[in-house]
Amino acid sequence: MANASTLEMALLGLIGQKPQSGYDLRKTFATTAMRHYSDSPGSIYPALRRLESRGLIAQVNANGGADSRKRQEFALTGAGKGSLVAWLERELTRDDVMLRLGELLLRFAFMDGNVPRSTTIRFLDQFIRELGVYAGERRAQFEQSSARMPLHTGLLAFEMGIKGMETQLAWAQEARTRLAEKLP
Amino acid sequence: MANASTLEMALLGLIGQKPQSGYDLRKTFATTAMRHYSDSPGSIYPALRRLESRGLIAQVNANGGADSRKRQEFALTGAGKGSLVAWLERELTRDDVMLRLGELLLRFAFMDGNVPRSTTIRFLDQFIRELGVYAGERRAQFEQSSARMPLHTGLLAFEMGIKGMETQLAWAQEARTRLAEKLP
DNA sequence: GTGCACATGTAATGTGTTACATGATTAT
DNA sequence: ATAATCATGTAACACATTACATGTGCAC
Repeated sequence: MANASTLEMALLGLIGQKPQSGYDLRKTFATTAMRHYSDSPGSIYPALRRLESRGLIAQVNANGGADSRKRQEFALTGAGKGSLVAWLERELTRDDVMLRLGELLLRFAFMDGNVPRSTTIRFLDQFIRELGVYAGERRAQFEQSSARMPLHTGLLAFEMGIKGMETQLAWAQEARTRLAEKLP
Repeated sequence: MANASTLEMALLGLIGQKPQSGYDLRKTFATTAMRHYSDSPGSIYPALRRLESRGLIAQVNANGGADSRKRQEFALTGAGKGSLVAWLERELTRDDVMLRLGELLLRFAFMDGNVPRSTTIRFLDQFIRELGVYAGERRAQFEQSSARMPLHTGLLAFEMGIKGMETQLAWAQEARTRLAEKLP
């Protein structure tokens, strides 16, 4: 596992937007669309310590002397910013599309402000291509299956998965158009 | 964690469809729409041992005597079937819809053959109600945000999440209609 | 008789979850 | 002063992943 976990990347991305404390991050996870990350201290504080020990984030508050239970704000270091950008710029693989759609969406969400617009467009192009192939294969497989056997909940669930991919595909195409319009 | 993991439930559901070996299950995870479960032996064999030790599955092959590296098939026990059905029948909560959509889809997929059609319909009704409320709230929040600030990738990703929910909502409504038609 | 698919397992590691614990600050 | 909220942390546990290890049976 040379790569950091997606929780760590979510933390890097958020801290990159503005320096924050562990408590701030927990609040974000508890109250926004990033709800599916746990807001429990047992996940976030250890993750912050790991990022700190790897030199990707550093404390920035003018924390007098006695630091016992005071607010500790973190900001990205140069290395942290580099690590974030490297993650955002990673080549997108078929496996990413098949297994890690959520992570791809997180990457996309953090692109503004961290990578040039052209990188975002290229990401969407790759995304559209890979997801198009995969969704097409699944759709064909579903048509075959549903012709051969009566409709049951297993098949319906399979269809739901495919419809989800098709929605994401349509969204990506529209997003690409919208972003390309204001490229300059 | 009173509940078994979702991997364990996936295994119970598959074994409930027909007795299978660990290797069969790995193949299923490696080649079907259930790809996002790891097909690594390090996850599946220990999970099978756990289910066996809890008495939810049992070996069924006429395994002569020397059992060294032979194929070992498992089937659901009575307790296993009971555990599977209890999971399928669990009341659906708001949190399930917000955080565990994948698990809900898995539950739905396994309903045929394990619970009566009326239970499946009730599940969809609850799903539609809870997801409708949640997706509506998110949509309103998105409209507010996108009116207040310029469109950026974070907002676009947020919108994608909402569109996914709306797709699932529409699918659930159609599935409910289709299943209710052939209730008798 | 060598290679490949079948088939099952263990050990090391990382990390997320839950539950518990505690100090600091602010409002009443 | 006392309750609520802010804020950080630890310990026990379960689990997934990766890499490694090993045996079986068949085809060529």
